[in-house]
Amino acid sequence: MSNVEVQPLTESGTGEIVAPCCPPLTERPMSAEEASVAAPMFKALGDPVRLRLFSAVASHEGSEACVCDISDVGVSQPTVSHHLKKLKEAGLLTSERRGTWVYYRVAPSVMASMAQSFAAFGS
Amino acid sequence: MSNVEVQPLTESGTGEIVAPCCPPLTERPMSAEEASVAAPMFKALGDPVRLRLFSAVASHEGSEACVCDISDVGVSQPTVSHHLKKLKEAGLLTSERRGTWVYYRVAPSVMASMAQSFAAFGS
DNA sequence: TGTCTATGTTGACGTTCATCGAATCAGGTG
DNA sequence: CACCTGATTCGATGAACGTCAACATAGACA
Repeated sequence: MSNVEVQPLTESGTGEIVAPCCPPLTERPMSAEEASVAAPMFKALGDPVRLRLFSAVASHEGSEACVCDISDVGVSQPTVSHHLKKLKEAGLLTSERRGTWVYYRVAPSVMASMAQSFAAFGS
Repeated sequence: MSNVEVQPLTESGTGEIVAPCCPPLTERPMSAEEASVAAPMFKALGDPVRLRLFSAVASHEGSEACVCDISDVGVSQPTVSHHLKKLKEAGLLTSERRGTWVYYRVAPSVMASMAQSFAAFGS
């Protein structure tokens, strides 16, 4: 089981982003396929602990943080690891080991995609 | 039990938005209280059927639609009603009966709040 | 009044989830 | 080597969820 992670954005072979997964929510009714892609992202943020973990990573310097910096959310260490894995599987975070610590960072393309989902609401 | 619904945004008596429920996800780590308020909104959108229903309402003319216009999502009518109720409880939709039909519309302040959560990513 | 249509509600069923303790494993440091 | 950080696994439990069929309700219309 090599590093297999969900990639909610359609990317070309080179890793360049081609198009976000879904249009703005107000543009047109979402198709079943689009919804089945986008819903897991929202679902991943639908847990308070995961939302705090994600926010902790996103607000950390350089949009990355090691687990030791963000694991103070009131649940056990295996549970933290479990939630970080869920966020990774949803494509919202990526992880990288550097020396002793594992660093998590937000997946910027996904964030841009979600921002786009709620665009056209600030008008 | 009068129409009691979640109001994730703090509003003044006049209905003017004072402050969104939560800061941008990148601004600072979310507190437990903020997360417990914001997570249900994401959770409500974390189901494919609900996401499609919400998108159908949001993209409909005037940001409102009667159930008969959006209930073609492949599940039974009671299930549609159930999901619409969930979206209402999460504060994402409001409903109003006009004659025979019940119309749902998006709660604009909440949408603006979620858009703000993902702001500062386009920089 | 009765009947039809459009929705909401209820109860049930099976599934998924969040969480824990405890143990173990893997990689890195000293 | 011992020690640390973090991931993984296992079993277990209680809660929440998605779905449906059946029933109830509310308005429109005759």
